[in-house]
Amino acid sequence: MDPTAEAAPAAVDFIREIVADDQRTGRHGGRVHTRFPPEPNGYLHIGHAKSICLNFGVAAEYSGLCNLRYDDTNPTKEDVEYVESIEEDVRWLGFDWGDRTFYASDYFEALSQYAEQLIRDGKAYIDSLTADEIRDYRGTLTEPGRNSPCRDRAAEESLDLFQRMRRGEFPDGAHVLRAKIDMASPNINMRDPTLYRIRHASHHRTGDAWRIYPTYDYAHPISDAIEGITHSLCTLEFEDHRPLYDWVIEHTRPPFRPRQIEFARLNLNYTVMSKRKLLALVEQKRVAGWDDPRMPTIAGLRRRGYTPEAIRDFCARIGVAKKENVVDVALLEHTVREDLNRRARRALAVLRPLKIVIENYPEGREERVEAVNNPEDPAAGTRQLPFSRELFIERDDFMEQPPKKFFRLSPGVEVRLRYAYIVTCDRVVKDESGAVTELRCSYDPESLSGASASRRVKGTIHWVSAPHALEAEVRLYDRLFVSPDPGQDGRDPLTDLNPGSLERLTGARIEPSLAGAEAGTTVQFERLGYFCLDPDSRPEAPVFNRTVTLKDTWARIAGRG
RNA sequence: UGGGAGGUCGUUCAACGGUAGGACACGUGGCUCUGGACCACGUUAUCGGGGUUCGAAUCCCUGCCUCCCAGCCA
Repeated sequence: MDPTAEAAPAAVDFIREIVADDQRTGRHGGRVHTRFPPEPNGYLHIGHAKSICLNFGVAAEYSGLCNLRYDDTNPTKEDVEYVESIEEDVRWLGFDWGDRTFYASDYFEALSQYAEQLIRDGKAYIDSLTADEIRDYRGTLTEPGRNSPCRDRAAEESLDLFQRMRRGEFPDGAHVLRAKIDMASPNINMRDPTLYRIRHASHHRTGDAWRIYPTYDYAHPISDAIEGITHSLCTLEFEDHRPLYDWVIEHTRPPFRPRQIEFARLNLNYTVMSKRKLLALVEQKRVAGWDDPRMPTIAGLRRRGYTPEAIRDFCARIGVAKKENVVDVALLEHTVREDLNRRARRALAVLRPLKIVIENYPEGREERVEAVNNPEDPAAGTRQLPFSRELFIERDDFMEQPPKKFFRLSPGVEVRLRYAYIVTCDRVVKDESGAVTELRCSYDPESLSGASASRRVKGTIHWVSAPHALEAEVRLYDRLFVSPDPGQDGRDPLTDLNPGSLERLTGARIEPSLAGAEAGTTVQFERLGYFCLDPDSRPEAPVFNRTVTLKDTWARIAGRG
């Protein structure tokens, strides 16, 4: 037996199993071709990323191709703004579709030809019932529907009506083209579904050329066939539509027969994923826009500081199956931390500054201490940090009456200033209200980092030199919703919004080496988390978004007590 | 009381008649000039009931639960 065949097989999902099997048996001559088919009616989100990674991933792994195809069959909901954002996002995620950018609207002419053929074949007819009447005739989940009085209209008459619909002779809703299937089918999608409707609306690509537009159920299978899509991957809610997908292919007889396979869409706890709900957040100004860093959109994640690598890794880890699922956002956060830990340079920054004065450090003196840029990557080198008599430390790093296990600064306790000296707090200065305004400290001149006599202390805290530090705005993000399942039980998800999802800190101080960094730059502020320079930054007024905190064992311990 | 799909650790994915495993989360310890990273160890699962089989998460029967479908949305 071939020893390589005995090696533990990499776990592949059921879709890759099907694709591999088709390829092995020579189906379609071994050719694999997928497509990512967004409707340009909103921004892409992390759920789309799952589909993108699946479709492009399968194509790449089986030496195939993946098309980008806009499912733009409904002019009233779509817009060019969205097609531009979609291309940017897919590309940013790291995928390339060459020159294979397609639109369902590219096929409008072919689609209407196939429709006329269907009419001539007696497989479709023009129905002149109103939308309400059609609904009425459709029956219910438990009762069969009834045939429309128009169902037996002569093919010539339907054809004539269809052509006049196309010419714009009728108002919206006057007629529709319906497939003639079975009004008694237990599958409601087969009860003479609508294939074409009249829409006197201008389309973002075809302008006013068309007054009739095909429905998804009709356009999608034929678009797949035209492009030679071998595996048409979509989400579970289309499972019921597969018989219709197959019916369209069978009766319209395009030169190729694609196969639809359904998988479960991604759900994430503490967030919403439907474009409708995301649109509501944007339109009601509950967030700053589609790219608000709290949004689960690709644009939002990008601005937040997520990397394509992290998102792709996330998509690989969640897997693909048919079971409804709710993935823990902690996994997403884990994948960015892992990626950024490897790549982000470190910096010292103080979010909520507390001034300390080192009384035994000579006034006016300053020196440079050496700091490591990335302990995970020696090649990143080192930098010099200015040190002086007056510093800022994090307010959270000082407690006048510390609980046990608080390994930070408190009166009489020694801590190390990262990369610099060991200091102790001698005196606490307060204002009239009793709030701590300043600490008077002393340092051990023999304790400089790297020096041979390296005494050990329990805690190390970060700092910046007061006269050298730059001021910055820092935006701290928390989950957008307080509920793990926003809007469950039919509530308005907006009632579950987290009022504390954004905290802006305006007086943060960052080490001077960060001056002039470009928007999009990611750094780790040591002991705090990963931060990304926001496009709102100006050279003299940098703005940092917190991508994600570091894992914080102390917060967990403190939270328990 | 129509049709379709699905039920495996807290979560997610695997195991394709042969020791229920990985990741995240959680817990304990080690290491550490980031309470980070890293390392080690650990807790926790086959929806219920019958059957077939030497052997069942897997096959059969039955019950239960969940999700989707009555747009001229996708």
